[in-house]
Amino acid sequence: MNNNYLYNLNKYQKIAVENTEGPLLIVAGAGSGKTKVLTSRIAYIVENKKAFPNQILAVTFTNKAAKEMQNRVSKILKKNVIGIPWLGTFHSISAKILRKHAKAAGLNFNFTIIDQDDQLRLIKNICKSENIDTKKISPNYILSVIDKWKNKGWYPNDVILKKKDILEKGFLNIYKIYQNKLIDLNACDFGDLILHCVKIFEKNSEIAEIYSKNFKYILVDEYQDTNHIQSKWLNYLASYHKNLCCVGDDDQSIYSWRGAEIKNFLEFDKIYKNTKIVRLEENYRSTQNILAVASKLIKNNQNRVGKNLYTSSDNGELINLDCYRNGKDEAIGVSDRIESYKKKYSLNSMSILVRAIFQTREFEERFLKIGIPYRIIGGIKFYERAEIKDCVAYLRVVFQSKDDLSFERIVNVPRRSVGDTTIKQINEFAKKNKCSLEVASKKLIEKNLIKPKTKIGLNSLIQLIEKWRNDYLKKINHIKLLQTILDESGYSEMLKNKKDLENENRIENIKELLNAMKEFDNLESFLEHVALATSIDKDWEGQKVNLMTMHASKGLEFDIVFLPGWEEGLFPNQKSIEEKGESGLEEERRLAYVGITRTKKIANISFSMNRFYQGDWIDSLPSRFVDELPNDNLKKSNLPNEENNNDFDFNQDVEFETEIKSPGWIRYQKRLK
DNA sequence: ATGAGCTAGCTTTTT
DNA sequence: GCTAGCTCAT
Repeated sequence: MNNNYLYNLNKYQKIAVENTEGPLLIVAGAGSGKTKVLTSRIAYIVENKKAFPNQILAVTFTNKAAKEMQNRVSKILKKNVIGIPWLGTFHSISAKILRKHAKAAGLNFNFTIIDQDDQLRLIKNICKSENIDTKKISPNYILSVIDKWKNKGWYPNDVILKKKDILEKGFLNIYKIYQNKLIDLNACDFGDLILHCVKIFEKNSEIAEIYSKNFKYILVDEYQDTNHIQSKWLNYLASYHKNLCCVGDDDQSIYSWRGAEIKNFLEFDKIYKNTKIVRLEENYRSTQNILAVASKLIKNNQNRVGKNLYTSSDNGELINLDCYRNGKDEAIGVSDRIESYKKKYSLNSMSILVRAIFQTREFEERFLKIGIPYRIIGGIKFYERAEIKDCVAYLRVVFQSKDDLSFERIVNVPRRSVGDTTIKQINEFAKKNKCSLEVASKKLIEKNLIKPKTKIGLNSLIQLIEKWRNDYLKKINHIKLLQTILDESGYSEMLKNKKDLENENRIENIKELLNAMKEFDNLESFLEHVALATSIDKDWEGQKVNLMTMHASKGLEFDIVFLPGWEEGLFPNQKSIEEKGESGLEEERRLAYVGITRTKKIANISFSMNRFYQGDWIDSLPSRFVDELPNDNLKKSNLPNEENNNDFDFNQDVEFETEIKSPGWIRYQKRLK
């Protein structure tokens, strides 16, 4: 038997792995090897035949984390096990359960999963028909309230309103219409995936029993980020065997804006009797200096359990704290540092972590200029690009004829002379006759109620959809299907005819999509993936600097980390403080903690005095977090209000010099020749 | 029905 | 500085 993985664990990790029975809470500090513990625990359960792989439920928050865990488990178990079938995100596992019991939620098994974009379009449509002025009340706000209700586990009829919530009272009606509309469309939003499951478990104890009896062992990653409905979901699934193991770190709770309730974590032992608690406090990632800075910073939070991270590694280098004149200089400074680190470290092991994704732009421009390769993780999601959504919409219309949202999306793309008036007409007919937009269009054409020019366009689309559906039934492969659709719909031609850079990009993206489709056996599994995935897996091949938000960096680690833009208003973010006050500030501080603790070797924190933001130059102050860092562990340069505050002009010369001398700049000059 | 031209609001974080 | 969404002319 392959038991090596057990010897590589420390005393507490081993306890966490081997204590399989009963509720267990693992308080795991940053870099304490929690993924290792989780994967070893799964391996331990399987190897000791405590359960079959399909009797283990392992839940993560992101697809990335799920994939990582799947890989690591397979590695330990080698050939013995292909994978853990119930390892996935809350959303993907819920979708899997819901497909099997869709009827119990009033849905068909082939329901569509809609994203925020579609949600918003639906809300806007409802606002229009209910005569709600979207200028006075933002649809986004309505959506956030509905999401909040769903996170609390409320269907429209369950919503409890306080007297002072006058605005929300109006939203309740929208929620009702919205929810009915989703059922008519045979669709779910993200919140529904989990909510429907919980409601099904609640109303059908026999269904809940199937799963709770099956899942002998349940493991949950990032437990501090679960919300109310997710904790309820877990509660149902763990109710029979009660072998629930949750791993989390209260200091890394950064998703309260998405409804995460830290109290799930803090009160775990109150909900689950006889909970064992294991603390993992030995850090295997960072140097003493980095841990000291991170620990000192997070101590400023009142609301936390408190822990003492320690490491046996050496002091390492001091944390660089740099001040720049403006964002552009900051990008130059960072790229210069990258050039010098490059001699010893690979670009892949360097990362720039920002508060908001727009901050990456300045760095991109600089990197393009001097030729440093980079990749952006997160950001504009691949599957949210218009051309990709168009492709998916076409496929969905073929796959699920009730998918009106997709139909509406593609009915006039490319142009078929079907404008707003016609779409409105189709919608009204569909509403009156309780049918899908596609059927309504067909009937309207038959009745000759559509203007000649529009009729030709609309009719050709309807014919094509039927043809494609026929192709699909004949088991044409899904990649071929999309290619056929793109050609026959005129979509390809539309892109080819407009010869600008943007369109070439679009064509590239579609090629990438077709390529990504190869990984899936059929249309069905591809569409499921698309609904729940956000990005195509970025190639980690090649040497590139990584740019991403601090949120996206959770769970990752890098030798060199840059943390730019530590300025009041940007970080901590003004809106966060305005909306949530002190608790918002503490969450920002936890985010800073997450950022710093991604670092293995060298951390570089920086801020700039001046920044171009929303079309204006704004002066900025160093973040209050900068003052909270311990001086002993810092190496400062160019800080304001110190000896060098009078050589501003001199500094300008220095910046100029360094720019000319930077290796990237020289390379850039060479390329120009 | 469609494209050009203008304005207001915007950027926090994501399954 | 940018873009989604609106108005207006074709």
